[in-house]
Amino acid sequence: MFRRKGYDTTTLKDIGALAKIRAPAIYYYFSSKEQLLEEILNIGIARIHDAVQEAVDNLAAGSSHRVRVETAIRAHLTALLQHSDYTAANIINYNLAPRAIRARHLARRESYADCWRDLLQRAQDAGEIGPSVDVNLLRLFLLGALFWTHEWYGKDQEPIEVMAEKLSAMLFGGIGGRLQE
Amino acid sequence: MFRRKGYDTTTLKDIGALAKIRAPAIYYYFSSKEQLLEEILNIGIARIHDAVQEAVDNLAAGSSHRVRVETAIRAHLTALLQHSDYTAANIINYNLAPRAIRARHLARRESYADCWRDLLQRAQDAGEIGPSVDVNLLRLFLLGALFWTHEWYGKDQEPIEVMAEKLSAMLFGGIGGRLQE
DNA sequence: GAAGTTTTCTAACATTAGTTAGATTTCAAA
DNA sequence: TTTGAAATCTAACTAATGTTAGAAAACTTC
Repeated sequence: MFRRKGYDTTTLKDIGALAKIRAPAIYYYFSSKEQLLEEILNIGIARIHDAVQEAVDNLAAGSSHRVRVETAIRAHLTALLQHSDYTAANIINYNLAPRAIRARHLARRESYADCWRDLLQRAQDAGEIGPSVDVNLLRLFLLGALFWTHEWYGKDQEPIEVMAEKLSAMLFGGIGGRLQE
Repeated sequence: MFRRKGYDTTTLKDIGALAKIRAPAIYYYFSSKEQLLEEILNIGIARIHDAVQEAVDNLAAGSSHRVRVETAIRAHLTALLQHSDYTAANIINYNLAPRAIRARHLARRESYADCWRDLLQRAQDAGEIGPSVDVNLLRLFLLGALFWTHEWYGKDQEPIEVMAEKLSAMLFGGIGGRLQE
């Protein structure tokens, strides 16, 4: 519900209705509506972080860095678009969350960012990403492109594997055509 | 205020305080709080659309398509990050806006998307973007990367011109290093 | 300065939400 | 069956919000 209607518009009565209890019964499990939000934000990051981490860890030891990056992209998109309402809820509600919650949550976002920092830095150190590339900026733009998919991806779109492969190809190979240089 | 605190959290009293009037006086100018939101969403898109359109139109007639794309990127980032609280407010509040407002607003978003569709398609037709590139997907990912900057861009970051140039270079040239193929 | 319009104000309403208190039910164990 | 804990309920409170009605002030124009 936080994903569809947002935190403020969703009432405890609504949530209770979905859980087949009355609003006050929620307080048996959560101490406040804000705590509910915080836990959902946390689950949202955890889902996507775990999915990406696991997918990369499960690769064969000798896999190229390009394959590792493409795998991470695919895992991120799959977790966000197919498996986790929590992650989408996180994206939509984070900016409007109370300052205190946002502050506490930031560490978890940073930890996920580290995951990508590591991935891209190793790829550059190994020479699979050019030395002139600003990997920090690359990471910010890439993650932006990935997170933003929740704004436009619909059930009628291409399969996620195809999208991941195309994005990876555009990035590593470049989009420039014959007239490029 | 819609940008910082979001639509629901911002009260008409708050807005009035900023405008040095009491809440009911707002109704002399707007018929409801929702209309206020709708107008702000519209301004947000208009600002960024106009900025990009104008920047591209002002280029010399013979400019390469790569330059045109880079110019559009720079204009988008400048409008979003430096000139328009409205655009940032749009991004943050769009998903939580009432369905009716979102529906009406969609046409304007599509119109901005057309602007980019055109830009990229011409570049591909001219051969400056490779024939194998899915320009539709490219546009979606690229605009995602651009819009998402509002999540992380801070005053202490690199100048926008540099960011635009680096992104354009990564896209057209690719990030692949020596070991790539 | 009077008349009329524009703008803002005060007062109040209706509704609603998150939350608390305390009673009641449900359920498992002895 | 009894007992005690776990889970949910009803009732009520408090506070706040968008909105309306109508009076007052501010400003413009003749």
